[in-house]
Amino acid sequence: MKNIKHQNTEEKILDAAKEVFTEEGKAGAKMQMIADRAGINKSLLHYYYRSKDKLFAAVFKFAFGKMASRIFDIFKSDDDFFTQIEKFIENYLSAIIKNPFIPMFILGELNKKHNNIAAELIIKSGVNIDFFEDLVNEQIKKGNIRETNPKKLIINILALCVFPVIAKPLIEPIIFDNDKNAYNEYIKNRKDEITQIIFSQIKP
Amino acid sequence: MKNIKHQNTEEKILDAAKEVFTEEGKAGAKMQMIADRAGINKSLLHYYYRSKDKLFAAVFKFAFGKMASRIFDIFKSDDDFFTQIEKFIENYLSAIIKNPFIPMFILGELNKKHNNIAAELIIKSGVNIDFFEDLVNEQIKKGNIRETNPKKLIINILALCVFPVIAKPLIEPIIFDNDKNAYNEYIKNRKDEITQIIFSQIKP
DNA sequence: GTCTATAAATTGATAGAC
DNA sequence: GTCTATCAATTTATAGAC
Repeated sequence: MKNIKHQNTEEKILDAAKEVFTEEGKAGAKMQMIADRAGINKSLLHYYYRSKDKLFAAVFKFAFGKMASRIFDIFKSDDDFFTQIEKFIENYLSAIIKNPFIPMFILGELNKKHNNIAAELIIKSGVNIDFFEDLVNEQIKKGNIRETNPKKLIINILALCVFPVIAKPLIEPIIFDNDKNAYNEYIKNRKDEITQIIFSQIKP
Repeated sequence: MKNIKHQNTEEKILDAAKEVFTEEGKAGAKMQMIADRAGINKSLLHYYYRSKDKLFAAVFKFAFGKMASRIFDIFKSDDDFFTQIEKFIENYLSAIIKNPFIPMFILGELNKKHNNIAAELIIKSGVNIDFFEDLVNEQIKKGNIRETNPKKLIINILALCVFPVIAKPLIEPIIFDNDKNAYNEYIKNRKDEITQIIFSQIKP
């Protein structure tokens, strides 16, 4: 339930900040925009979050958590490995499509020269892929999949999921001749396409 | 020859602007930073480029040209199609690695809500993939490659090339445990990996 | 908690001397 | 062409009334 009436001001601010920061980037986002979008006074931003940096940190932490935390949970299910992969692609892709600005926001801020805040939050997050690596190696040993580098595998999956969404402003005009429907149709079929590519890489 | 002494002030400014804009984004880049980096006075920026918007436009045009113009020229060579694909991946990948900030810069600016300048420049650029599409369809007809959607094919190639570079600040710490050498080694072998994946998709 | 008013610093841009 | 000085607007942040 997302569009429920906001309970308190702090929530209103955070929701507005999520929108503005992800749409405009840290430098492009202005405190006034966030206040306007939240329907409150600018001073209240500082009352709840002492500074723009702190508000940004809260938003970045949320955004990164949204895309990174627990995405590997699917690999702890009872499904066979191929079903797990398929479900992972499905879940991740739909998360990106539902929040198309978030991946761009995360990558954009992390690539800024002077943004230690974002980089520090990544380290603190403690996200790691150990479980996934163990799982893949186990599947190889069992003979379920071909010899496969787990690191390379996960990067390829993420690349094929993320790029078509963050590159939409390039793909829609150049590849699909500004045909919005053609792009949407392409994205709709993307899950099956990625699954097929990945399976062809790992199936014995 | 890149590190040759700058001839004139206009070039110095543009070179500095390229660096600062691509590293910090349009909103994060400040005219003072650019002046400092160029070793000149802030006023001179306005003397040569009337406004920040105009300077940004010049940089964006250059950056987009660097990554988009003539990248399809390789498909006009006499090589057989598989060699063309391999060379394309090699060229594109090395262009990205040599200019790792540029793809992020282009995508970042295009994804900003209120950046008409960048979006307009894309349209004006006139880049299109017609030639590549014709070529792929011809190869299918000849039976050289499997039934393949050219649009999907080119997006997959670009995704596999671009993502590992723009996601470096995420991949190096999380996937490679902050091992810089491991990441570099991964990138070094990337061309062969992508080529293999793409070939497995199109070879009969 | 929420607002108005205002400070303090930053920043894009211009005027004018040389 | 290049610089200094300065303006005008923006923007983060705080003080203080209610």
